[in-house]
Amino acid sequence: MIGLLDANNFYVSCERVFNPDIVNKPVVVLSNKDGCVVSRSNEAKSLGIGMGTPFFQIKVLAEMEDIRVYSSNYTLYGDMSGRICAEVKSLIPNVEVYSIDEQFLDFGGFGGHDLSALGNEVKTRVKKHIGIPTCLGIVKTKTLAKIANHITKKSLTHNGIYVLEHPKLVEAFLRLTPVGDLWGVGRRYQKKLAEHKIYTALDLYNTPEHFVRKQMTVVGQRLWHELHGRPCIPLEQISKPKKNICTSRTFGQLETDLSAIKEAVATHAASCAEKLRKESSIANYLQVFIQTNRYRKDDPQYSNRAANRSFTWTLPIASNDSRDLIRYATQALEQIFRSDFKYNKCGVIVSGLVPENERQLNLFESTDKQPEPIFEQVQAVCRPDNRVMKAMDDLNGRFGAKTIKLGATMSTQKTQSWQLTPSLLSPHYTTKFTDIPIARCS
DNA sequence: TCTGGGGTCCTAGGACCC
DNA sequence: TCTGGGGTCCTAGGACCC
Repeated sequence: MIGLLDANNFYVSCERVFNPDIVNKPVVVLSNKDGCVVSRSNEAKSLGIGMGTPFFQIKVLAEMEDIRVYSSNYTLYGDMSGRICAEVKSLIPNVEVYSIDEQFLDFGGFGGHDLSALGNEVKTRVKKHIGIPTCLGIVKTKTLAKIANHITKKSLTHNGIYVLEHPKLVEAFLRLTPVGDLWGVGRRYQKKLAEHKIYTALDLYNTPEHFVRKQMTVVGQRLWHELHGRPCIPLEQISKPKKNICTSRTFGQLETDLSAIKEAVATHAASCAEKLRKESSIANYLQVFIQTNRYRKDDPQYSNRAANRSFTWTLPIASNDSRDLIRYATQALEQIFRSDFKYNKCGVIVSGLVPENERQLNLFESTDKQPEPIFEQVQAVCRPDNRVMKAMDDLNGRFGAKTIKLGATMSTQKTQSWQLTPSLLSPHYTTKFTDIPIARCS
């Protein structure tokens, strides 16, 4: 049996742990740049606020209903997520961390136990020790666990936990689940399936396998088997290394100035490099993208990706050195940049990731510390020792993020406008180097 | 007139997830 | 005025190899 443990309204719940005043009040947490609603308390949901609603559309409502509004504080949520995980593992050792607020729990090997009681213990401990309410569904497959969890969330009985063992009960749950709510069925498939009169999970369950395969490829076929209680999606306890890493942001305001965008791109490139080093990976390819605001229909639109100017830069030698990535990213930017557009977002993507210790050397690479001038350019990208980067990471780890930055990412008065400061941010309660002294002591 | 049989790699596009 | 930021997997088709 597999369980899905899912935190209720996770970001909101995190804010509530440190701010009991907002329990039982409508609360929302916003995306970056305070753009959209990404987490809602039940009270906020009752007011009709949908997931992803642009905040400006509900600003008046928020004032009228005294909704408590927060900028997203990923440092806090990430740390809380880690604590939940540790707590769960103290009871159920085999766990797959699926997302910041979801974990799959392996109940195999607990045959003699009352799974309902065990599951309740997990939930109770997480609530008591971390302060976060959760729901848990326990069934034969991951897909069914998702369903059970979902229904548990909506149900007021059963204390937020369902153990589905009897096939009749599974069937009843399938009947209650719209096919579009299934894990792996998005808007497109939902529409397509509706054309064939498949509306609920049970309808899909009763559809012939070959039809599902034809319409939804092997992915759908796996889903179909999972609904029948045959596991096709294994529990992955060890997270696989990432294949792509992306850092992107919308600007604080529309941007036309190349030097400001260059600084943003350099900052994102440095961030990608940092993420790479954290993963102990190096990247072979690099892409940069810039785009205008697609919501401003009257403005001329440009996106280098849409315009088929999506350059994939091949690095001479795979790297995770911020200096290399910044150099190539800013060069790429100059190729795709067009003046006379008002840009609102840019980003850097690195791909072709391989483990740091499996670097493919370049035929022309010199390991000589004093290279011939002719090799200077190559030498610049193949620093055999990454001591500067390591020192930078160490200092930033010890004294707080961005203690040391590269010059290309430093703002001048002229260029700082692309950045933004979220206005409604809560403190980093549980981690070091926060803006409030009390946490600094911890 | 007739034109094999087996592969790999890469990319774009489509679908999905949180 | 204001509309987020990350990821994954699968398939088809093109280009190439022997």
